[in-house]
Amino acid sequence: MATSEEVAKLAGVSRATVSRVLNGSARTSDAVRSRVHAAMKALGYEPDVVAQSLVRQRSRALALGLFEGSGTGLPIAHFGHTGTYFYLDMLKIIERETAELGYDLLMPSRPLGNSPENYVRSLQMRRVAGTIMLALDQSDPRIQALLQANIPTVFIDALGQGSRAIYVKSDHSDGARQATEHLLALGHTRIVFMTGPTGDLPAMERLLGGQQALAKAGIVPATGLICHSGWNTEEAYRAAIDLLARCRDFSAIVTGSDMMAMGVLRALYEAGLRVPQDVSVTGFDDITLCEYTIPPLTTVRQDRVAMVRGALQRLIAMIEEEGIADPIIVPTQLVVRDSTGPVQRPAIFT
Amino acid sequence: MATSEEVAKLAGVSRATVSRVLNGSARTSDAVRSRVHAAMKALGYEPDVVAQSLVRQRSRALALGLFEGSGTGLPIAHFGHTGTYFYLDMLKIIERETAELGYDLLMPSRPLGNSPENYVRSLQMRRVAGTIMLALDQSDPRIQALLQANIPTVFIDALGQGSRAIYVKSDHSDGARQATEHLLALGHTRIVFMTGPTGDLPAMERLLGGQQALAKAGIVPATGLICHSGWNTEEAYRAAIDLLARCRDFSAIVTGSDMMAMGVLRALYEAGLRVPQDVSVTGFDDITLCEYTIPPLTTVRQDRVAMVRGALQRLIAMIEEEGIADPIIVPTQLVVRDSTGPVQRPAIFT
DNA sequence: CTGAAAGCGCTTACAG
DNA sequence: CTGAAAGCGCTTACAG
Repeated sequence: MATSEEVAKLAGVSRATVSRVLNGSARTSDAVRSRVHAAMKALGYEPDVVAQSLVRQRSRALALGLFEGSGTGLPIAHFGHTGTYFYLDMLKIIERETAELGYDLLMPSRPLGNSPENYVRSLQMRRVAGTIMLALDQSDPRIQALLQANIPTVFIDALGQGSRAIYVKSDHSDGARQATEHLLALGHTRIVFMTGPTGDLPAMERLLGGQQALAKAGIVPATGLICHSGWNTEEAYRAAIDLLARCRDFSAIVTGSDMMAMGVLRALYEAGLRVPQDVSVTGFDDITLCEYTIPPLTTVRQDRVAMVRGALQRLIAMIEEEGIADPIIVPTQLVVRDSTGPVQRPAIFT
Repeated sequence: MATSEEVAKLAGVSRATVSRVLNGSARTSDAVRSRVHAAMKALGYEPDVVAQSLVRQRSRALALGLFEGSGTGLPIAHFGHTGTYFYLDMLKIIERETAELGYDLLMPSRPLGNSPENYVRSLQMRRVAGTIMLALDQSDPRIQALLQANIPTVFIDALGQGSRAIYVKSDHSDGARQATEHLLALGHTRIVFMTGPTGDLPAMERLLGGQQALAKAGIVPATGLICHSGWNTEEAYRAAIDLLARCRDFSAIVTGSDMMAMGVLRALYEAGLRVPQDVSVTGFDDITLCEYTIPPLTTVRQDRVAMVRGALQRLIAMIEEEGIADPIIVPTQLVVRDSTGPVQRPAIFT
């Protein structure tokens, strides 16, 4: 593994010049430049990323964090729980786009003591250029710590703004509004809302969007038709079982996510209810699986690529100190498949 | 952000001593040690990870790679394609376990020129301590490059052994054997094998395991009953459609993965065939979703935690130069749910 | 047990 | 345009 010193020697120049050629930071004569390039190629030279990070006091890496109520703070720690398959899609895009921008993605090992301060310090000590937070729980104390720490940070699906922090999110409430209006147009009036944990921004906004659509249609939102669940399939399945035991006076269920909808679909199936003939169901996210559920799921698409690109653009701008821009609210769009249909009877169960 | 220099000054010792106390590398007097600790606490000192990596010529980070036939080499790049939800589970566990061991997880940005040599060099220049390769395509040239490069490497689900490389994998063929014998015990004899890309080790081994079980039962494996598909739901769905158009003389389908099974389930549903009354279906992996498919899926469980722990144990041993151990073959286990049942008629379709 | 010194591989003012 | 020198924040022989 050749060093810049060896390149310099071979090219007959100083290490400073090698560095300049490498970084194109300063004007160098054509002759010198090509000599250096030749030497680099001959030696198979590649700069030592660690040394660069040390002297520049900044690495070319972005830290990735995923917050969950659980507070483990471990990025992917909860992804197995089906609740977060959507964020997997996000992760995939984040990985691709950051690589394209020439940044590494770093998932730091958690330091001793899980305090927000320690979290921030560990990021600082790794000299990360910036941080991407796929945040769920709005009350996570690390959000505040990050805001104050002045590390360039972009939050996805959580609110957070500071001198070096901004957020990006989907237009959740509009998406839920679209789904609800779609059902209203099909004649549904008794609509259940199965919401994710309302401490999470997306859950709260989706719930509100749906309720507003109802209100706009002159329907008094019935609290009895709101039921709570975790984000994952398991909990939604159980919530649906409970719901069916408690009340059957509805013809549609708006769920907080596709994975939740899958649990609902299964509970309905077990109860002998047909979708959409007996009950219409909508999801949220539009994960790939939606096309293969039985029946294929009507849902709200989130534009993951736009979210990630927007987030990264904002983040890089903050890193490069080009100043802070506005938050980004990415539009959402209803995708109609086969899990929704016209209401058959005003109230099918009684 | 305090440096070791400031800690040294406050404690009235040299930086060398601070370093010794920090790393517990050498004997220090109790008095000095507690003075240094006090100073560190007072200053909120945390060592600069980058500087440590430079001087030690090694960082405390593990690179993560996921190979795919596509050759992009980007870790999570293909995860959105439903084929790899299983590896998401793996990723989650890897993240947790590496964090517990005090290692960061690094997904390096791809360097200019996608050659295997460049890939290896980029890992070297990042001074990663080791590399975890969630590898699918056995023919990926980077496997060879890694083998020669002498970077401690553990392959998961791909073969690779060298002076500093080893592999860990599930007992795929035994899992497929269990699934097939389960079907044989239920009276099935006309069994379709829908395999993933046979260039991938898991696909090949699973296919072979199933065929061997058949042979052992005295059934001549019919090549007409083998059909090929990609790992994901979409391709399996299409493969199943094709299969049904071509041949209906079977009573069970052994698929290469749970996500594939979901596509098959859907194709069967559309064709008006009931599972398991008309056709039995098995998956492989046992992802969480298996409990919520319609019907819940009989599958083969892979012990992800054992795989990851084993892989990490081997990797750390190579990093610490404790020598190389044997590969690990993790046992698999059949999980019977509702997608398999007794054959109704010897050959239900004719 | 502890300190002074050298060094990890780079970059960046400062001169020229 | 280019080089000599200092320095990023640590660790580790080498003495004592």
